Amino acid sequence: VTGYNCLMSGLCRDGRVEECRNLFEAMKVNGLVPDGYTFSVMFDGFSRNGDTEAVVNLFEEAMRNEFEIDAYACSVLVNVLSKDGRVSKAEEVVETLVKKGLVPTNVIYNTLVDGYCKIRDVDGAFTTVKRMSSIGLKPDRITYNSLINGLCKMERMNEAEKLVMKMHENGVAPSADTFNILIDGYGRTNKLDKCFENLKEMEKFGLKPTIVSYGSLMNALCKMRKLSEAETLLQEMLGKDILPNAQTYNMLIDAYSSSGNQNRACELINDMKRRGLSPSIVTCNSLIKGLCKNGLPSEAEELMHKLRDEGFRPDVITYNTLMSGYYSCSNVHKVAELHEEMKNLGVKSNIATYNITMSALIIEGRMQEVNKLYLQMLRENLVPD
RNA sequence: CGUGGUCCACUCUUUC
Repeated sequence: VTGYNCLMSGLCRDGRVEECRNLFEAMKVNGLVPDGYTFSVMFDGFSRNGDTEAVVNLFEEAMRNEFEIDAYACSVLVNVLSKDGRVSKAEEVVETLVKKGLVPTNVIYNTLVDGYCKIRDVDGAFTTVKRMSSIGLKPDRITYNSLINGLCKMERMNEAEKLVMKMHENGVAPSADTFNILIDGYGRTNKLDKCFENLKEMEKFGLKPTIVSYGSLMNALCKMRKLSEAETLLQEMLGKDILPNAQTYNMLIDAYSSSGNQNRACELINDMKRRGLSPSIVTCNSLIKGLCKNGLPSEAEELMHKLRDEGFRPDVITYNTLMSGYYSCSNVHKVAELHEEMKNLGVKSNIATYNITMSALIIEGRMQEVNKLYLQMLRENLVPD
């Protein structure tokens, strides 16, 4: 079993999910019983392959055959379901396993708490914390970080601060992540002074600011279009041993491009290349967004073609950005065309894609097609918002 | 004796 597990782990890591599945079948044929390790590897591999349905099916198969899912595999399963937004399915799974004698762990509860936070269900998250306490598990640093992050993302900073206090009272030490979460939260609420305050505060706890601390700050400055401050911060990072990464550059490139300064955006792309960092599809999408925001969707589309020839793969965000660019220029006909194009290229639509496309079709009066699209969206298990 | 699990920063969002 160990041999199979190791092989399967390697295959999944390589994205070779089909071969992994074949090995799984082979091990059963050879009379071997897959264990928790086997399932954890497959749950994670299938999920990374974007196939959450396969994960659910595998779990059901495990239940039918009385294969054991241990706490470790359960936590992996809960994580992949939660990351897909299917927290209630995750709860169902835990309930089933508990009935079979599984003792839930901190990791399982933390994963659920984070799952609730990510779907903005803070009440669900707190209820889960109560449940874990009731069976004698104490909220740890990760539990608190998830909750604080959930509150910060909803811009409920006062409640987040209260939790930080409570964390302190309960003797749970903050981590660098805790401060990074707060810096990000204050950045999103435009409280730059609080960002810098927390940057200092983390040093008092003997924690060094990380690339994420600076990244959160950079993001705040860029979103507020405080571009000269952002440039200064970039220089400061270069002067410290916190080297900017591609993501850091992407924030600056996005800000410059969206505010119409394509030149500076391109200069920054050259800078990042000189530093050995590669532009990604995110970088490209920022440039495309900038052109769209400045009323130049056809230039943006041209750029997309050029980038595609250079080997970048346009994704759902590229297309949504372009379509929304055309939509704001009232070129609704192009929206439907691009939706066709992305389908033909195998780029999977998301809820935003359908919303934009349906809006465009409605303006064009193509109501039957709207209906068809709506049904198709439901068939793809997308939930209308 | 085995490579498996939970928390932090970047791009898209109809209604305008």
